[in-house]
Amino acid sequence: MAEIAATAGIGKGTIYEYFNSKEDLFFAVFEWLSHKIASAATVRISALGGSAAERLVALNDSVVCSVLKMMDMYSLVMEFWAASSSSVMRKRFKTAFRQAYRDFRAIVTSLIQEGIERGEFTSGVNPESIAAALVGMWDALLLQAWFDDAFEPLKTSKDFLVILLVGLAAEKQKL
Amino acid sequence: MAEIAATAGIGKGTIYEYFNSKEDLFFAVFEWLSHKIASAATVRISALGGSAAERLVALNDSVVCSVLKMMDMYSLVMEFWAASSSSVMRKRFKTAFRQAYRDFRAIVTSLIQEGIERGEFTSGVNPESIAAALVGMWDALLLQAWFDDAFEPLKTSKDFLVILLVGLAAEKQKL
DNA sequence: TAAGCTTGACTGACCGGTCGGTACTATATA
DNA sequence: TATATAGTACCGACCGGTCAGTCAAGCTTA
Repeated sequence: MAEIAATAGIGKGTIYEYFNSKEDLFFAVFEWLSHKIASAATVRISALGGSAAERLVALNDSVVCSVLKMMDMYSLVMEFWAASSSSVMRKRFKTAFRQAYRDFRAIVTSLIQEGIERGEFTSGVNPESIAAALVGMWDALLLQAWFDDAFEPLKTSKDFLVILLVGLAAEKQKL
Repeated sequence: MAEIAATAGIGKGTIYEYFNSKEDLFFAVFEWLSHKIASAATVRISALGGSAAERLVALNDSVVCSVLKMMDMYSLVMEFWAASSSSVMRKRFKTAFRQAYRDFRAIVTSLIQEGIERGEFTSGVNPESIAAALVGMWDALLLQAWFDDAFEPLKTSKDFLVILLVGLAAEKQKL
C-alpha cells in the first residue's frame, strides 16, 4: 500500500479515502483490467461485415493481438486467478470470473449460431461447446506465451482456426 | 507453516529438516502435483491401438477426466501460476511450467504427426499449432469449470474434438 | 477561522525461520 | 553386558521483519 501510494504521488492514508481495504482496491483493479481487455478484444463484431468465418478470424486476431499488446499486465491475470482460489477473496473473484467467461462465451456463441443460421456452418455443431473451446484456447495460448518467449500465439491460433473452420463448414461439402 | 506442521502432525521445526524454506516446500508440492497430473492424464498412447483420431479422443477423455477427479486441487494450479508471476519465485516456476507445457505439447504433436504420416490427417496442417491449441483447450476448459459449476468440460471437449477431427481429416474427403 | 482534506509515523497482528534442547537408535568401547 | 559416543528426528517458544490499517497533526480552501 505504501508503494502504491508513493507511485500515485499521494499519502498512504489517502488511499483509504477511496478504497475501504487493500482487497477492495485489488478487486477494483481486477474490474478495471477486465473491462479494458473486454473492450479492447471485442471488436464490434456486428458492425464488421463478411461471413461468419471471416468475422471469427477477425475476432481471433483482435483478441490475441490486443492481449499481446498488454502482455506486461498478464501477471495480474494470474494474480486474479490465484485470488479466486484464496479462501478470503474467493467468492467475489470467482463470481466475477464466471460472469466474464459467460459473457465472452455468449458473444462467440452467437457468432457461431449466426453462422449456422446462414448455412455457413454445419448444424450438427453445438455452438456453445465451440465457443467455450475457442475462448479457452485464447486464454491458454496467451498463458503459454507468458511462459515461453519462443511461443507464437497469433500464428498458432490462426493455424488452428483454419482447421477448425474446415470442420465447421463440413456440411457444405456434402452439398 | 505452523498450520502445515499441525496438519502433518509434526512440529514446525521439523519441516525445516526436510525443506530449506517455505518456497522450497511450495516448489516441491508443485513438482509433486505436476508429475501426478502428467502421469494420470497421459495414458500410454503408444500402447493404445486404433487410429490417430481414436487415440486423440482417448487422450482427451483421459486428460479431462483425470483432472476433473482432482478438481479439489485445482486451486493449487492457480497458486502456481501466480507464483510464476511473483517477482521472487518467478524464474523457477516459469521454467518448470515452460518445460511442462513443451513436454505435453510434444506428446500431442507426435500423435498428430503420426496421423498425418498415416494419411489420416491432412498434411496441410501444422501439428504443433494443433497440439498447442488442444493442450490449451484442456487447461482452459478446466479453468472455466473451476469458475462455473454448470460448465461441462468433458462434454464441451468431446463436442469440440469431433468438429476438429472433421477439419483435420479434410483431405480424405477430396479423395 | 472553521471545515474538510491529506499525511506518514505508529500500532499490532501475523508469520517465516531459528535454536536450544529432548528422545531415541546405532555403533564403538571396556 | 554396561557405558560412552555419535547420529538423527523432532519439538515449539521465541525472534525479527513486514505490512494493512489508523489517527492526530498539519495543511488548504472558502
